[in-house]
Amino acid sequence: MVYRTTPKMEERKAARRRKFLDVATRLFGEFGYHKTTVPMVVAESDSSTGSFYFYFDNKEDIFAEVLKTIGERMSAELNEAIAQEAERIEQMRAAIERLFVFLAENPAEAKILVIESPGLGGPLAALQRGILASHARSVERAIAGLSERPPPGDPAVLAHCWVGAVYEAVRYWLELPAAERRPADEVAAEVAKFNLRGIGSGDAHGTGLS
Amino acid sequence: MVYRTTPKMEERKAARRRKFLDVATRLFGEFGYHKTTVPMVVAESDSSTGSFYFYFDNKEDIFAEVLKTIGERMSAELNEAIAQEAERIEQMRAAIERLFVFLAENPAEAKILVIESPGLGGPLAALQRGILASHARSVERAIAGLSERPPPGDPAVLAHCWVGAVYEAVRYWLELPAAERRPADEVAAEVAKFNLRGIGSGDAHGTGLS
Amino acid sequence: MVYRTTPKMEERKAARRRKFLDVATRLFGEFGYHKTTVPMVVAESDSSTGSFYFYFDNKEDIFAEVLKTIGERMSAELNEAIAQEAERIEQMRAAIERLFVFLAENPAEAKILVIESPGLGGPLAALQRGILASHARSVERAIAGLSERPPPGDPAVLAHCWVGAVYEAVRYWLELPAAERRPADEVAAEVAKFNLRGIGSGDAHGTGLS
Amino acid sequence: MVYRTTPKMEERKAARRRKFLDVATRLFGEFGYHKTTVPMVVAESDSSTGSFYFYFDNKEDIFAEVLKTIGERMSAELNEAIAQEAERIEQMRAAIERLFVFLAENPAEAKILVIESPGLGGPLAALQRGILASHARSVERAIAGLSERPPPGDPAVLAHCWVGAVYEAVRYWLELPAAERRPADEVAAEVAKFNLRGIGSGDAHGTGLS
DNA sequence: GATGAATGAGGGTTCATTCAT
DNA sequence: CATGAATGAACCCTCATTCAT
Repeated sequence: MVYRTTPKMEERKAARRRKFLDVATRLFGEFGYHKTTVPMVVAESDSSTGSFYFYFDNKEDIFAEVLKTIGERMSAELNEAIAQEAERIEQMRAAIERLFVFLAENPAEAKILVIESPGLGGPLAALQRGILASHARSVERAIAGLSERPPPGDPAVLAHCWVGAVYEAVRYWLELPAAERRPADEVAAEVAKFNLRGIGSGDAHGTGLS
Repeated sequence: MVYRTTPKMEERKAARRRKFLDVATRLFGEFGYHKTTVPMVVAESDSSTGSFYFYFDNKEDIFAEVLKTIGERMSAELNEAIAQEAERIEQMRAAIERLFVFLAENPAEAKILVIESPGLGGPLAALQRGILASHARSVERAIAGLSERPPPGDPAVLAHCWVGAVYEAVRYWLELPAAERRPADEVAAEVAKFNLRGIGSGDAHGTGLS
Repeated sequence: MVYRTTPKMEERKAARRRKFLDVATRLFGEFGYHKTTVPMVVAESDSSTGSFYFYFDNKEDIFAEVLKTIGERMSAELNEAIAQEAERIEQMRAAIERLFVFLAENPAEAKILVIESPGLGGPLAALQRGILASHARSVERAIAGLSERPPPGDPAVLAHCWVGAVYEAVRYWLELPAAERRPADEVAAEVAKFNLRGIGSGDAHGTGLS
Repeated sequence: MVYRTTPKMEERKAARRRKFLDVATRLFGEFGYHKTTVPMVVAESDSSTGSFYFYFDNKEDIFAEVLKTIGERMSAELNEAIAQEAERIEQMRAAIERLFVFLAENPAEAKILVIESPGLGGPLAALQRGILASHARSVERAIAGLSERPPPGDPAVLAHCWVGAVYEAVRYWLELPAAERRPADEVAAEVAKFNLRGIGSGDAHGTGLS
């Protein structure tokens, strides 16, 4: 005679939690961590302070959850992009382009990951570094796996150059007035070329001949 | 009882202002913008709240001044590094290396410029973008000035890849435990090579021939 | 679908109510009224918020019930102690000792009755005063009933001195590190002597002759 | 040329601090710790939240200060009362009476010390125990100093009985409707007699002969 | 010019209580 | 009867900024 939590309730809980996360992502992306207040998130979520603190320990917690979600989505994107290519080099190119395009199409997520979280210090910045480090490690592995020509220099350093180039290029692109922006995939392709050349595997044929 | 501002007073004013700026730089670098409070700056400057607001309009103002100072110091460093080299390519390499080393040796300034200010939004983030953009434009000009082989792609994009690679590499390097760090100039050299290859001008002899 | 309350259900209800009361007594005794939250009581009772509010009107209500239970248990103890003695004086001595020992052996109850409830104000403090007053009245009656030598002074005042002495002595004893405590019954005997002397009936033979 | 804090400012600071303390004492005495809010204290002090937190670390802090002040005033009263008597026994009687009268005339202080603070737990309750313990120790010393007849039983226990009797009697007296109250000094005298008899030194001649 | 006491808006958070399931 | 998600009033506290001395 014990009443279980019905599936319906579980669904609603998940929906509400997701709503909080969605709203929070949007607001954190638009206003940043400090200028986004818990009451703001609550109001836009059509909910209440109490509910908010039922789902999240505190403001830091929901930001962390947002960040984790972003990290997971990006990893998924990267893995998918890589899986669709056979050759190592093409995989790297695809990864860069997908990363760029994902961030370009999700500016709130991009702002949170690239701009906002590093400045927060403590556990939040650590989380961001973790995400970024996991991307960097993917690159490191890929670099290490290139059969031909050994890549020059410390793979970890190269990987961070690689990631930094993508992030900074996205930031630049996002800051351009929408009217002046070239198509994201075009720019993404250029960034990819820059990076591939940077690790010594780029366009030997392409650039060399032109 | 009419006071003229004597030269002596002027000196003292300048000294006090500088003290505020130095302390603020250290604290902003260590704790970040939000966790650094005006009373903290005041206390470490052996001064008073009232004095603080005599020299600066508000907290944002002093942060902006700190940021400007950093920007100026960096430009000076860059110009000096460039002036010491004759060839274009060598100038670029020198610029990258100097940039990296400067940030590595001044972690507070690095944190303020690279990590803290972008997340602040508004005028402060704009200021940071201005500094970064001026560096990027230097790179753009240098790229455009390369006589031989036209560099591939949009110079602005490449410039931002370039700058992003340096900044992210520095960030990575600064986050390493001091014991694990390789000498800054070594890493700087690797970053320089990555970037030069990235813009298609790296190691023409080195990589191209092998 | 009309439900009769079966005997079995009644039992279960009573059991659950008692569980709430037991847990609440423990927690109120350990943490005090304000630091004990309804969710805490609920969690330790393996039940739910809803159930809690089915059995009790509100937090104040359950505290009141706890307090009443304590008062009843103490009255029972006192009556039992008194019933076992024939002489008036011995009854008083027995009452004091039993009171002391009961509180010493039930520190949670002691803390609730002696320390916590007076500070709560309103109905809860009134309830505590009621319990204490009933003890005091027992003492008053006993004092009034002493056949010989009329006790000096206002019986109500004496009664409260009497009760205050016991409570404060218990509090002192409870605050001692367990290692330093003398056996409760020994201390209780001393308190009893103090009080009996205080109302002018103590140890006429004992002290008077020495 | 350094501007010192003028004496005038110091005075004003002291005055404002005292105002906060006075108001807090009144409100804590009337409503208790939890129902007294910082905004309440601020409003009645004609001041501001910021000022409040300039003078006190937090709500607990101001309560502690209030408590300390009460403790100091009471010690002063006791010492004064004792100094005016020559004989040991008379000193004890005077101390009890003064204690009683002081608490009776300062009901807010009495409520804070006797009723409110023990239930607060943590540092505040510890502080109260400290005050009470110092009174108890005075009594202990006095008891130990009685030249004739050694007082029966553990002095520490007796001292707490003594103190408990006074406090509880005051509490009883304060709870009486003002109309029903006998003069405080009369009741105080009765309590004193109770206690002196309790420690075996009371009215050997007085009561015994009557 | 220098000082530091004073201000107060606004933030994050808790928790007793309700009610739909 | 049992459950636990939902509510929201209210609190404590911070800190950028002002201004009388």
